[in-house]
Amino acid sequence: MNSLAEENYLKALYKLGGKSGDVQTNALAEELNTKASSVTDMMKKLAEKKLVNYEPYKGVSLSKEGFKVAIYIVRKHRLWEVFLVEKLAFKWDEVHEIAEQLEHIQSSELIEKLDEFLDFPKFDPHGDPIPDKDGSVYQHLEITLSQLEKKEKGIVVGVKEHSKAYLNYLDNLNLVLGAEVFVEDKVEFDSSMKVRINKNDVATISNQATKNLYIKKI
Amino acid sequence: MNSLAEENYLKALYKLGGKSGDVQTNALAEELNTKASSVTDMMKKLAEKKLVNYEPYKGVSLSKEGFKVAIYIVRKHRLWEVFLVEKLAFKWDEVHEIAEQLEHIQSSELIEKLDEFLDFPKFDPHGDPIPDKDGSVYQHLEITLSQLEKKEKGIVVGVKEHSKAYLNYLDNLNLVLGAEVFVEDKVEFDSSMKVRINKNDVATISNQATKNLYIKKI
DNA sequence: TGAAATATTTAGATTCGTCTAAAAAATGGT
DNA sequence: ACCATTTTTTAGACGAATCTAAATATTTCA
Ligand SMILES: [Mn+2]
Ligand SMILES: [Mn+2]
Ligand SMILES: [Mn+2]
Ligand SMILES: [Mn+2]
Repeated sequence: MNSLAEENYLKALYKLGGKSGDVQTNALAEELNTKASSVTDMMKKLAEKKLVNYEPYKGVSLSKEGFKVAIYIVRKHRLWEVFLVEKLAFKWDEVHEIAEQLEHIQSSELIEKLDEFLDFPKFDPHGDPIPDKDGSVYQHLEITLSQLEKKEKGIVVGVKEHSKAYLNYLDNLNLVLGAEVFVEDKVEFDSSMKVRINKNDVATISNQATKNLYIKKI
Repeated sequence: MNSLAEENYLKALYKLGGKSGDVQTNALAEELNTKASSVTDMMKKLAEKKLVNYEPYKGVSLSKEGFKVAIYIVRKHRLWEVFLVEKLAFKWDEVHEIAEQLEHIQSSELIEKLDEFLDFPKFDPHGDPIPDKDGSVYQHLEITLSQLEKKEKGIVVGVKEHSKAYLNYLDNLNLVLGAEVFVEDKVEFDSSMKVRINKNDVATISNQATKNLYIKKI
């Protein structure tokens, strides 16, 4: 089996590079709050185990096998998040840290049964797609709120950024999954938007916030 | 916080010595599948952290604080076992290894919510009492099946031994929690018993098996 | 009471994952 | 093409948790 550290590197590699993208040593170090030299060491080990394609100075990417491992960890993470929100009544801004731990529990029987218990959910509490057993993942095709034009309407279907601060902010605006948004106005100067939420109040939302919200246009 | 290894040592200390009993280095090494020298090292570290009372060559026991940590891990282990059996439909012989992992997840919020979700169970799937939030544990006062006399009757309330092999064996005999036992006969020679189970078949059960089954006499 | 057996601790090494500091390779501008 | 900056790797060390082998303490019992 892979160690906890190895799993976290693979997951970060997936987050930064996806299925095939090359990831730089420094980017990975940043993502994992570690040092570049540690990353180099680990890349050698993972290359040894055939989980990554690594050429010194050229960056690194997941191998087919490494991708499978990474996507399975993501599957576990997201299923546990659904459990925490749907069954244990956690808020969507409280579950990530706990899921970071639960995603490393080793038992495929457990995950299959959890999946069934949750009624085979397709998305996690942040709108992120849950990879299926074979590792297929639906990819967000949606645009972000920042891409909506004036007078256009949409439904909130996901968030890009998962920080507690951001999720809290959205909660306060009622910008939760399923909320309806209508662009009253776009401000040229700072790219902020005036958005009517659920046919009620209009809020002014910064570009920083609008570009992290996935929208399905309607 | 305490590391995974530290938590496992504390839990083993609780299992072997309970609230105050002195535990020997070798016994702990045996329980944890490690070497005596490793135990000595760890005892020094835990003594440093005031989690155990340790005097070289004299054995070791949990401190008040160490006991609290240990009992909390046991609480988590047993609550997760209830979850696995009650909600995910695992069998009682399949849950221990998974709970060994889940018991180390760090989040008191999680455990409180899990407890509530499970409706505050008092016993785990093996009949072991679940410590409450303040660390109080009901202690098995029950006798074992081996202590029942001829023609006495009782209800199965727990198991001492948790191996898959033993639990499977009990399953096959229908000797699950709540089953009624009636001692038809005791064999002097090897201390085995002939036991009628749920007013149906009579099975011959070895002393090895009867002394690991908790019974409430009726 | 004094071996002998048993239990425990110490000494020294190993693996994993990390770090800092220094060396080397790649990149980019003039 | 050269030098400066940035990026990456190497070298060497460290803490945690483990091990083996040797030393030491305790117990047992003839
Ligand atoms: Mn998450
Ligand atoms: Mn999520
Ligand atoms: Mn168990
Ligand atoms: Mn149990």
